[in-house]
Amino acid sequence: MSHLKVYNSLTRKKEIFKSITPGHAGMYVCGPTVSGESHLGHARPYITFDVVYRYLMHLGYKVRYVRNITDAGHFEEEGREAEDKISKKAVLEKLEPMELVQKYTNLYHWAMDQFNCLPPSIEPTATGHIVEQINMIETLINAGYAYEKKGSVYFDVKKYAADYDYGKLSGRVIEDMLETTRELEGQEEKRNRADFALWKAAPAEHIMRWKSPWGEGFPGWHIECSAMATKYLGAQFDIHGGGMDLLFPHHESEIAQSTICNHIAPVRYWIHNNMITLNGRKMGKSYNNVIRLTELFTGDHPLLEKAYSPMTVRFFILQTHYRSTLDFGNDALLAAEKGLKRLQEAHEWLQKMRITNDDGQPENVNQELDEKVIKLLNELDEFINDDFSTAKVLANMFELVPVINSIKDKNIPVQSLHITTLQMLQQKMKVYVEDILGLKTETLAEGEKLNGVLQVLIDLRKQAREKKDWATSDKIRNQLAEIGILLKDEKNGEMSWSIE
RNA sequence: GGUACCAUGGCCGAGUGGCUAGGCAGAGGUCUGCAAAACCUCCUACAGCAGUUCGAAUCUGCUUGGUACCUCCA
Repeated sequence: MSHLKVYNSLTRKKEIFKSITPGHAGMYVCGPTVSGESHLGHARPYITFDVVYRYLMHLGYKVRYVRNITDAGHFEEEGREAEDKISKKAVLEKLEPMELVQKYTNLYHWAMDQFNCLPPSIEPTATGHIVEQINMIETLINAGYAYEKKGSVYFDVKKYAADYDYGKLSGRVIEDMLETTRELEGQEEKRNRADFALWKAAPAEHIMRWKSPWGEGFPGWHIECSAMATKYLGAQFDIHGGGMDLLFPHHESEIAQSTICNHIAPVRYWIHNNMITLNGRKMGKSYNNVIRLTELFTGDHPLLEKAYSPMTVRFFILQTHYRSTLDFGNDALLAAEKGLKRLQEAHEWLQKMRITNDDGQPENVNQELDEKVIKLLNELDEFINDDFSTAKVLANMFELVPVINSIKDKNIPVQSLHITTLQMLQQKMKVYVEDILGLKTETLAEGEKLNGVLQVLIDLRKQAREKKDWATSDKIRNQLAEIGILLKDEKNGEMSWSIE
């Protein structure tokens, strides 16, 4: 059994994963800012780390998976500033931050559910941890690494960099950063341009505000993750995940804050997923090229030729290594959709297959095929252990699909494989497809009733065919095809169906 | 400007020195009342130039093109 190796952004190397507490693993992943709808780009980290979570559990770790919800800060809904406190509008006309947060949190949870992402163990909110954040900021001030200015508090990067390595995660050189001539807001309060806010004084019109030792304000962006990760995972924990775009300044700053407060580097393994691009361009608000998940699932977007199901998107994402950029396109999604369908149909049949003792007559075994199947199955462990190479796992599965389908169609006698190999095939495919990759059958939900209805039509069609009444037979098949249900005649006279 | 990264067949993508991933599309075939599905076969690519090597998509250098981060960002 090979060991799990993960690429650590901190060391830029693949390292063998070893948890701090044997048998347990702590993982923190940066969650969404719930001031808007999630888009395709957001789907990637959640699906990536869902597989990480699932795989760690599969390995037997008791995992605490913490994923925050950022619901504090400068709040606005697209085109609608949340700064109406001094206006004369009625309460109900005003934008209520909590309402916004609730709306997008619900939508986000819905999307995660669609993707079959397991809920995290703890999903803390920034607003629920203001006290922890203030405490942490006070510790930073007392330690001499933060200073207050006009009701705001900033982290003193220059001082930190003198004692520690600021930039070790992102490969940044502190001297360069101190000299940057970029014009940014609020710079005049900072001692150095590289300093970042821990606490921001709230202007009068700002709705989100809390009392603090420095006056009314709201927490800076980076402090929430440090505070919540420390609270739920401890001073040092195993894995911290997020998008590559968070490497700097967000994660770099997290390291700095936590290192001062807890006297230890907070994270053992930093894991970052790459971006989803659209025509080679990062999908993001600032580029105005986002496809929202609701648009993706309904097909209601100028760039979409059709709707793509959540599982298609999940499969699409898993077909690429998480550290590569992934370019979105209709052709690519369409290819994913068809591939997934083929995989799932073979998988479903395999799981329904009854393996009996008669199947394993050693003299009939095709040794070469048997060995090939075993090799392909064993490689699944090897590949997933190699920094979660889901693309290779899927590639091997697609090599197994023809074997499965050939057994199904009796092109290959079931006796060609040892009974133990068949059992291994069935069991491993189940574990990988369902438990680790989290690919679920989408038709299963309304499946039962629909299945009943289809059975009636299949019976009718069988009868028609027995009478060589091709007109009726074709009518049933063609009309079902029009609404997107495909009937397939099997070799043994049976019929199966699938939804297009 | 600084710092990284990337460039693979029609499309999406694995891949890190020899053993031609995989998916989708395309071509041919098997099966079939027809169709679909399935199965079999074919399509052998690595931006350009130079170098290292017995041998490079894979290492080195240069060139070109692109991207990301440095500001909210998954």
